Amino acid sequence: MGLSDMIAQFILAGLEQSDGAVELSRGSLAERFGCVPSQINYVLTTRFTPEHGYIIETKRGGGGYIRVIRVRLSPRDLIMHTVNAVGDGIDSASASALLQNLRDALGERLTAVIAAACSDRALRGVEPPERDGVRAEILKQCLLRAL
Amino acid sequence: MGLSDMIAQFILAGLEQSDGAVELSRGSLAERFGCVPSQINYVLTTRFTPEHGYIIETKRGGGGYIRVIRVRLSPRDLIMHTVNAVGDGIDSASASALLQNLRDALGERLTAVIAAACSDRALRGVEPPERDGVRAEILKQCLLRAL
DNA sequence: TATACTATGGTCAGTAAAGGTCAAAGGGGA
DNA sequence: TCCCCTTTGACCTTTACTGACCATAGTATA
Repeated sequence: MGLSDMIAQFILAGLEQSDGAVELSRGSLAERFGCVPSQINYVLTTRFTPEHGYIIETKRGGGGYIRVIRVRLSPRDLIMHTVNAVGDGIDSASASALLQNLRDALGERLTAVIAAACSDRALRGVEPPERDGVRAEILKQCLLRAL
Repeated sequence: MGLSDMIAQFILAGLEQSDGAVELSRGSLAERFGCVPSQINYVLTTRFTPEHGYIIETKRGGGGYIRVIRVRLSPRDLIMHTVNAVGDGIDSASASALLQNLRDALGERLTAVIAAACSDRALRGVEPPERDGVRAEILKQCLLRAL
């Protein structure tokens, strides 16, 4: 497991303990993991995005902080919200992030199946220019049926 | 026995030892067999396909990997038979018919979702000439994940 | 009050480390 | 010989991590 994954786990653990919201110090966290501060930003922007179901609030300057907040909606709202968030096109990474966020609402098996339907592997017969558009359509149709 | 067969055997042996799922490093494997990395892709795409009953998961970048998963479970034969029946392309009507046969094995909701993923509606962004090929790929990937 | 210092966090481009794709060349069997 | 399966290598994409430089907020001081 890479550094980024360990940092992400640490944050996740904090969220678990504190009911969905933690406040971090970028500098201290970086020091704890022996990396440069910007590594923390990397972890946040790749693993704690709105698509993953998180909100980030920060403040600079003296006494600055980074707050990570996990968003929780009802299963139905979550699915509807996701359908609306998909838009006309979605890349592979964003689709999996969205789907992971729906895991509880959809169940393990359904999530895996929809992820498979949206995977680049399944869509390798579609040329890249149109691939994200097709993926978006498949994802939306699946989610609507799962509702 | 050719190089590809030896590599395939090596992977098979790993699957045997680890209960149906192995994680490989493309670079290391290639080095071990003294071939170019893309040779590994060749082996995977010719011998560990959905038709053979395998799922491939990969991650690029630092700490990347290739995971080979052998599908197992009880309704396996029925589903594998279907996967093989799909072939390189399948029209909308045939896909629905195939899915209806699997209704008991998959359950109502899953069947509906996979049908949605394979629908012309979901694939309206794919031009008819290629549509059946894309549908076949989606269907196979979904069925393997549904096992 | 205005200015300067200090303490934070943010951005972005660059580097390295994987894996992916595809077309062309090679080789063995019918 | 011809065809199909193998093998190779050049080029591409994605992910991880780092460091230099930037922006902002609080605090001390002239």
